[in-house]
Amino acid sequence: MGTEAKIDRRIVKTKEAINKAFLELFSEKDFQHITINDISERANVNRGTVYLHFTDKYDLLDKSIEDHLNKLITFCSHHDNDEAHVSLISELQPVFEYFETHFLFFSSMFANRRTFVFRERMLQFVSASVERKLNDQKRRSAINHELNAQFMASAFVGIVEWWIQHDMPHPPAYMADQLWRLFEKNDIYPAQ
Amino acid sequence: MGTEAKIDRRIVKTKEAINKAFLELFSEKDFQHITINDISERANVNRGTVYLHFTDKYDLLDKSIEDHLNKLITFCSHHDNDEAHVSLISELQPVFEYFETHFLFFSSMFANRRTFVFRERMLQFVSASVERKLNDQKRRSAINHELNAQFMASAFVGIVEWWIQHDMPHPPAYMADQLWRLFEKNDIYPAQ
DNA sequence: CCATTTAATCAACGCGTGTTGAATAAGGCG
DNA sequence: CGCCTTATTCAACACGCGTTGATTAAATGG
Repeated sequence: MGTEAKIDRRIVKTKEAINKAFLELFSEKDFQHITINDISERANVNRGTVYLHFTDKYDLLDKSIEDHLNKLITFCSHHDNDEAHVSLISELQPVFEYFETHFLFFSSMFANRRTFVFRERMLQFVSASVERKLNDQKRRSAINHELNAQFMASAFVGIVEWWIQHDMPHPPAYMADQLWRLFEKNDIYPAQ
Repeated sequence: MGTEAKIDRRIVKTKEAINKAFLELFSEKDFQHITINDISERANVNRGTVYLHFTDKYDLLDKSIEDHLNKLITFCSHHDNDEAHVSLISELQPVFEYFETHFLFFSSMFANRRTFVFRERMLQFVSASVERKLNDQKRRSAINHELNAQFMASAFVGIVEWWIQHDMPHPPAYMADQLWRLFEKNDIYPAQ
């Protein structure tokens, strides 16, 4: 299936050099402090050339993310022989091992303090709230309370985020009801 | 409890002006395109003055977030009479209504496309995976599949994020086991 | 191999950033 | 009030950004 549209070798070479330089720098210093100058210098291309292929360093980051996530997805799919698409949740340990192996990349990825503050603060508040509730309820469980709280809080914040970003496709009452059921499933009951 | 340490009125006045100007601009245009010039101009202070109070516009954003989240938390606490700290999860509808009321702020907050790409791509992959699984399992439930998938996927990604950011406090096997239990609780079974 | 196409280079542009040091103005306090 | 402290202003700095237009160099395809 020749979908390769005969790309000029110069382009390939340049893009590769830029990506390589970027990834090197990314593992060396904070993304915030990487300049286009740094990248072009290390990649041995003109600064303007970078702008011929990427709109800015964020675009470069986006495309790098795309690459790495595709690798993760490929890994997950490969691991399960037949049903490629369900492997992520049917084989949890390999997934975590994958993260462990590529720790450097993923930790850099999650480390953008600046813009994550909002989620973090909200997450922190909700997870503390859930954990307190779990401890109060005192029903023994095989599940680590801290993990459970983090799990539920992430789910909660994720739902809110989804709801907002999709322009509130359901009314608050519906959302509350649904979320209620999900919480119940996980042994978290609003009333004491 | 006079914890007010006699702050110079000039400082208060300036900070207020800057914050007000920033919030106005924030609701008007993309954060990316707000310049310190815009802010200082609208706040009627010298550009340098902004730097006397905030390290950069991200710092300004952080502090603005802090304020707004405190308002949300206060709202949640206020709503429940006694046990202030559990209200977020015991009264879900008011919470969603709060988000609805302050939609503009929260949607701006969640709209930082650039840096959220990573989470989003991962979320997208996992939620699709979960939703497929839910549909396959065909056990009828009162819970919206799309919501349920989003819920579980956010929880999953949140756990991974937490694990990475805390330098992998548990081995992959433990994480897999715990997550396994949490998935089971929510009727998601790895094996078909 | 040579003509054509187009990628990469280079210099220069206006603009925003974050910082500095000296001058100015406003608040705090006896 | 009037001194003293300090927040604010102002001009200027080096630097990074993203863009532009002309020039050079390399790959492509007949």
